Order: sequence, then C-alpha cells, then structure tokens
Amino acid sequence: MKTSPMKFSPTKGGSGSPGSSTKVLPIASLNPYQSKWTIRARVTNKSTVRTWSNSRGDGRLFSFDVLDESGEIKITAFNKEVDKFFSLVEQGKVYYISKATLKVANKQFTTLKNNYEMTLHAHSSVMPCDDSQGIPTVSCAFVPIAELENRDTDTIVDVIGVCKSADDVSRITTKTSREVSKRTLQLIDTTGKMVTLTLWGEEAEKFDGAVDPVVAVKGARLSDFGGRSLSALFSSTVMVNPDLPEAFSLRAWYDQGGYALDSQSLTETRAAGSRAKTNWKTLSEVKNEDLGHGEKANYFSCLATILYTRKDNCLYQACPTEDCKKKVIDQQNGMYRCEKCDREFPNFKYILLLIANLADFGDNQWVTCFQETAEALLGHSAETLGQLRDTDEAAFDEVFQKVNFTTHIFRNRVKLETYNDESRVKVTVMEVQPVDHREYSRRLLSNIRKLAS
DNA sequence: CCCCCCCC
Repeated sequence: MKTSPMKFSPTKGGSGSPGSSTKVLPIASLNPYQSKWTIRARVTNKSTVRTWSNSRGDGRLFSFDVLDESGEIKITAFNKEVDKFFSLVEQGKVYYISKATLKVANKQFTTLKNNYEMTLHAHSSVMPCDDSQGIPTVSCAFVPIAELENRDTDTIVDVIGVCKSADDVSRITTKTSREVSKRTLQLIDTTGKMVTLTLWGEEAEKFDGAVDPVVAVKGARLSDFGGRSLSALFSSTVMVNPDLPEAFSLRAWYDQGGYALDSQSLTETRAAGSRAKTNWKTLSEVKNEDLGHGEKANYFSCLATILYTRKDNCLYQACPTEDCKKKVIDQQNGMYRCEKCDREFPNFKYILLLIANLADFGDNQWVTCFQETAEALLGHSAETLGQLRDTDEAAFDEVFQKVNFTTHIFRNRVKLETYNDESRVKVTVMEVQPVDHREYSRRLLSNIRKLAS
C-alpha cells in the first residue's frame, strides 16, 4: 500500500506530461528549496471561484486541498490558472501535480497541517491519475465531543457525530450587510455530550438531517458561543455519512441505543439554558432574598394568581413603525407624531402596558406586563382591545374581569430602580405560561422531600 | 496576488 518515492512513467507520454524525470514525492517532504518534484494526491476540498479587489490589484482565484499518505497541502490558482484548472480539478479525484511554487503558509489562515502551500503558475502541471491506490480519501483527527470542553477556543478541530437534530435553515444578515443562510445541527457521540455545529450558505441549505445521519466535519472552528460550539468555515469539509470506520461504529452505537442517550450539550442555547435552570421562587422569597438589588437584574419564575389588573391607561397609542413602541402625540389634525422616529403618521398602533397584582400562598407583588405578555394574559391583541375600548366598554371590562383569579407560570425580571431618590423593586413579566400541573406537583414533592431531610 | 469564515 505504501507509495515510496519512485520514478514513474506516465502511460500517456509527451511534452504535456508531468516531468518524466521527476520523482513522485510525499507531500510532507516538499519545501521551497527543491523544484523537481511531482506529487500524487487526492483533492479533499475545492473552493468556488472568488474574486478579490484591493489596493494591490484585483483578480480571480480558487483553491483546493490535496492529500496523500504523508500529509496535505493547500493549492491556489489565480486568474489564467483558474481558467486552466478549475474544471479539471474535481473533489475526490487523484492527480499528479508538479511545477508549482511552494511558499510558506500563512498560519493565520491555514487550517491544514503543513508549513507550506502551493501556487499554480503558467507551467504548472495537474494531470488526472487513474490509479488512486494508496491515496487516502480523508485525513481527520477526530476530537471526541466531550474533549471539546478542554480545547482552546478558536482552534480548528475535526469532529464526527450523529446529527440528532437539525434546525431549519434560516437567513441572517452579517455585520457587513451580506445575507447568508445558516443551519445549526446538534451532534452527539459516544461520550454522552452534544455540541452545536453551524453550517453556512449552500451547505446549510442542502443539508438533510431527516434520518439522523453521521456528520463529520474536518477543519471546523471551535467557538466559545454558549460554552463550546462549532462553526464550519469556507475551508471546512462537511461529510454526511462518510465512508469512514469512525462513521460506521458511530452508526452502530446510535442505532443500538445511543439514540436514547440523554446527551448533555456543551452549547448552552438561550432556550435550553433557561429551561435547564429555572429559578423558582415564591413571592416572599423574592422580597426576603432582596432579589434584583444587585448590579444586574435577576430573573425568577413563580406560580401565581392574578388578583387584579389595572385597566385604566393600560393601552396607549404608539408609533406604527415596526419595533418602535414610542407613544405618539395626537396632533389633533388626524396625524400622530413620533418623537423618536421624528415623523408624523396618519395612523398609530395600540400598545399594552398592563399593571397587575400577582399573589401566591404567601405574598403578593405588583408587576408590569408589556405587549406580548399582556396579550397572552388577556387573551386578546392590543389592537382588538383598543377597538373594544372605543366601541364596547362592557365587553372591554369583561376581558379584565375574566383574567382575575386565573393562575399561570410567570417568568419575571426583577431590578431595583430609583426615581427621584426613591428606590423600589420593579418586577416585569417576561413570559406567561400555562401551569403544567404534573411538573408543578413533582416540584412540590421534591421541595417537601428536601424539607423533610 | 487570497485570507471572506458570518448569527445568536
């Protein structure tokens, strides 16, 4: 299997053939101080054609990575060489490559294990090689998912896992106003840990996670978002169900029970995080523990019953601009002025700002509910309520009567606020959820057990 | 001679 350096004679000779007097050398032995060489290597990654424009000029380029049994190297082609080689170079195929320029790789940008990289020039030769014997298909040093916790962030890693779930593709706008597709996958492996991998662009769009495929990524960046997470780079290779022994054993492990493992994620997403550590408090605990008195706001969840909602002034006329909730000034001429947007509008939207009194078995607390939480409690949109107030006062009143003595789970933000030298704790409802009685009962039982022990 | 690697 080993391909030792040797003379070779291409079956198709002639002037266009790779230098017949050069040796096939392992990639690992190449350096800028020798020029007579040929490598025989497999293309493991190929970029698209990109253009650039900067102070030093502009042009087109593409790059590809090649691999042999000794190592790997990045090869770049510019302008005329793009035309000459782009369609010839195919992912996964093996080529004889010779007469390219070696230069020291900029470690800032390389993800390959090689101190050098190659540039193709006018006399470079890239020739397909039918014999791929002894040339590996990929070279990955997979890091177990649990091990990612101990690795430095911003390093480049190879990871393989079963894609237990995948989010839908979404479009995001980058800081430089480019639009790009993204999709996050949750990968698990036998270490019992899970990590999020983000795919970008076309890779995100075409990914199909329907059958929990094995996903291997070579050259992903380890980021510290949410603890530890992975992001694919332009230079990453993402492989779905790759033909690798690691993939086969993961598949077997998963199908034989690994799928049922409740893997702990290294990537704390906001939703998962808040679910994992809900800060349950009774209303008296909130007061006794001086919650919200610190520098930062505190969050707590409670089960409570609404005793009273203040219907007066619970609706105001706000700027119709999306995301602007500024109160408008009625110009008394059919126009409404928003100071924040510095514009007048012929219309406005209603915004709810509901003051309510919540009670549990031991205490009560005044809270503020903005738009979404107030709508959830009252069961009507702000717009509907605005119309109702103006047209049917009895029906409007009834909405507020009906919400009294209803019980919900409230997630709240609490913060000490100071107005005119007077400090008081302000509680804002962030989320209203129905009571899950099973879960609530379990929690009570658990509290009772703790008190008993 | 590129070197973009994005979002929460």
